[in-house]
Amino acid sequence: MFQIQITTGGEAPIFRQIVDQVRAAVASGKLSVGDALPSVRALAAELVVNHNTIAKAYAQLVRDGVIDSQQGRGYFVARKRQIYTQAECNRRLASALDPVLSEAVTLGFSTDDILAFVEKRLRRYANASTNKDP
Amino acid sequence: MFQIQITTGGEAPIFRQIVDQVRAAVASGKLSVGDALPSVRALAAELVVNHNTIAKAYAQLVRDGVIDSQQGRGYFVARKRQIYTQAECNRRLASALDPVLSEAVTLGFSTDDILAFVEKRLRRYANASTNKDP
DNA sequence: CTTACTGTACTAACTCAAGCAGTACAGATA
DNA sequence: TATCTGTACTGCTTGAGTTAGTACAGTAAG
Repeated sequence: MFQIQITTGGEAPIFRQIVDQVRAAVASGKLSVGDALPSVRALAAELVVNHNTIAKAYAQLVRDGVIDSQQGRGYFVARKRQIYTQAECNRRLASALDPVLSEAVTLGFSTDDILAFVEKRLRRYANASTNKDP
Repeated sequence: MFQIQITTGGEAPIFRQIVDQVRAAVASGKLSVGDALPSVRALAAELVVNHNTIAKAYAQLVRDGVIDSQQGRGYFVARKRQIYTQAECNRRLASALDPVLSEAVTLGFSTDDILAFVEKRLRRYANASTNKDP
């Protein structure tokens, strides 16, 4: 079962928490290509938020090519395809990564510490699409 | 000379751009321990923003132990010291890193791609405090 | 001592993103 | 036909981010 949890106040906005968690689920293989996501209204009721907020998060994921929408049927994990150019992908990754790396260094982590940390975190995605129940 | 550049509209908030750029400058050795930062009012004039916005960014950096404030004198790059517990540092790094890694995977990067990318980006911090004019 | 810089701390006002509430319409499915 | 689905509005409230202006205290140099 696919569970989403949100926290309100001080944290990241709700729609961003949803985007991040769906992305993580797809990246780690908890959700596979073709899997259905909770409907906009069902997830809104479950999380006790407005359905517009869910729709906003899903729309963002559609824009990024992570999921597809089918009018009247629901949202489904999309087949992986190239949405942005390689240069654009690099630019996006760099601009997201650089502030994190700067923070890590000023927090006292060495470059070796950081590399080891990233490697460890990446292990959760190592066997994506191979850890599903048949 | 230490330059800060900001962009308005759609991007990250101004005070966060300043925090990130100061952090990056300290992490990469462009700014060394004891170096003075631009004064609140001078930087505000240069960037054409309110001085409160600069003060907010500097206050954040003080909280994180990146810089020190000296009433009447200015802000200076702090001696590196442990502000948070190791567990707290790990927690911070993980929560900042995980969404970036998920996005990278869904963008199509393999784990090897990501590790190589991080390593390449980290090279800019490799020789911090060794690339200063004597 | 005076002047001019520095950090610091307020108040008041504005803009905009985020979220909620409600409604409405169109496609899909049983 | 009923009921699920996505989608698209409008109107409203709240809070973050920013600006403007003012004020006060510490520092340093003339």
